[in-house]
Amino acid sequence: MAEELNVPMSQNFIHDFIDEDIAQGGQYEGMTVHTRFPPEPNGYLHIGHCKALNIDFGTAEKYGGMCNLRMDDTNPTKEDVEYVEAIQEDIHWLGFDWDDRFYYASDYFDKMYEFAVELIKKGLAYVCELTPEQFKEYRGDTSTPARSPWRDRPIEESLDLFQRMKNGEFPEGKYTLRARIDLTSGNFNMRDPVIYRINHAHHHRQGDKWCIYPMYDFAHPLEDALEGITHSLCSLEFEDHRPLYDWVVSNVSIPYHKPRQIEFARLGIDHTVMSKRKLRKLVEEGYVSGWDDPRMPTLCGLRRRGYTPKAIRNFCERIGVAKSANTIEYAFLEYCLREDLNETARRVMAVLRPVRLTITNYPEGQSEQFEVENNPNRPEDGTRMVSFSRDLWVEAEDFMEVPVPKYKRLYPDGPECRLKGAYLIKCTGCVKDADGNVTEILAEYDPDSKGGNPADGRKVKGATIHWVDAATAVDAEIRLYDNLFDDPEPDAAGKDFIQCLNPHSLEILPHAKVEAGLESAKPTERFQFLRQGYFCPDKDSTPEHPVFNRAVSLKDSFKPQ
RNA sequence: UGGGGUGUAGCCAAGCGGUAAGGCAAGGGACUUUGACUCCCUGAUCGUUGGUUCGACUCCAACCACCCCAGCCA
Repeated sequence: MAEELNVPMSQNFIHDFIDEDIAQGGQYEGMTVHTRFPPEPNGYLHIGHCKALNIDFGTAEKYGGMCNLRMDDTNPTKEDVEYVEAIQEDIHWLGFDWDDRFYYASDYFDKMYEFAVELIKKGLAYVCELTPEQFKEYRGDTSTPARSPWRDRPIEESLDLFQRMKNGEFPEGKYTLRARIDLTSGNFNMRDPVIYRINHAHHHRQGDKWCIYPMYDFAHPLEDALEGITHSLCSLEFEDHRPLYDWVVSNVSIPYHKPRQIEFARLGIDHTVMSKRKLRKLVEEGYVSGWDDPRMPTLCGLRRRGYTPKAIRNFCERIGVAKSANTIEYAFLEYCLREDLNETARRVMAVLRPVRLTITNYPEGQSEQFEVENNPNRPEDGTRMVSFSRDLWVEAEDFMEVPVPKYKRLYPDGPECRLKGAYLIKCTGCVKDADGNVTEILAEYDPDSKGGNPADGRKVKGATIHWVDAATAVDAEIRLYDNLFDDPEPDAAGKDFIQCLNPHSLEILPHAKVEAGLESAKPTERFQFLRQGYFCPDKDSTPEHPVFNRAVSLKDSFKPQ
């Protein structure tokens, strides 16, 4: 459920506008700031929505106001209940809460119908019977005004036709209801826009009650006004719609003053597919395992990959709110995650690409336990016991038969290294198979360095290495996820975006070795495999076959030279 | 060549006439039982050109670039 994340919102240009509104009084006199988050339930929420969520809920909170959650379900052919449930779950996961202010645009259909009738009666709307093709042709262009042969249809006639449209007497496309505004406007949204269309579709919530549905431009301002929204925050592409938004609220007898629409730039992240249409294609055509595939930028995908609500929220807050188009580097999202995980994730040893390490001077058959802290940054997280013996697993990359410059891990006659929490060792050589592959690393330990502390207090030149006792290690599968999408401009290359998907977005390491105990880790737990990155158990992990997904790798792995 | 927007370092982003905040990335250094973390140090004259002013990123003009809009989608 909603956890307390405490991510305060800093001042941005939207707040400047609101401050002005409050200072001027007028229609906002005595009002508390009221916003709304209005997703269309036709897909899952992705990180781009989180920016909007943060702005909508964050702004309301900053002003001690409220934010409604509203399903903008005015187009039945694209929407489904599966999505409304998933949307609510994801928002709660992020820690935002709408209390009892959960609404459906479709619940206002009766009222919207009445408002439409009112417009007709005022001579501000009329039933048009242009075919879609004619409609397009009559719309005009930048230098030609639109033509609308039906805009002077008698009010009584429009009233009658509109009612019959509602009654289902006509096929789709036969008639539309249009607002009578301005056929010469440079803003095409004002050239007598369609505000109601016939659609004989089953609505996920209203069933077959309606066969005419209001268009976004007519419905949205009414929804906002009806709910008492003071500030309707949306993305930049609706700037052109604002005049129409204002026209609707001011020409209808709505028992409320006008909500104000303010637009901001939507979020863009490099190498990340953010289009709902494309994400749906990936899911529906089976390119990913589902909306929650860890490679997806969806909230459920990020969650499964190991992202935390706090990291995502911090990210959304820090990128700022402005009107200029922006593309945030993915590295910034990862920074926000590392920051949170570094504080909260349990440290645990694991090797992703295991190679045997034998401590040749350690007695065969002997074993001992060492106490290791769970998180050096948080002593209160306690310690755990890890077993140690002559035969261990270490990371393949922690050994180089011929070291590159500045390499300070294991290599024959190399520097003394520390096995984290156990002993100091020196590499003495390795064993190779017929093909020349290293199958075993050999080393000798210093018995007087228990816990990794040399008796004489000497400095250790080599690095600290993570390891797992071969006798107690648990076999696990590690999945390394990379960005799903890798081409910033697929269309320019003349390729379908599917052809641009990063083929290396998923790498499975089936033979990893992890510390005993991790096989029962829960999907809500997050670990840092020392120097390997941050991991989270997958939802289909079992005690017999633990599976871990990587949230993000650590910043600096060793770079030779 | 219509309408609506935007242009400050590689990426975000403050600035609201008084002489360019901050974060990420990058590079250098210190520290370290994670080559992580942490800690230091390093970068811009503000799309261009004119103008107003003692003084402009901030005001004015022109120009340039990029984004959005011609669904009976949202």
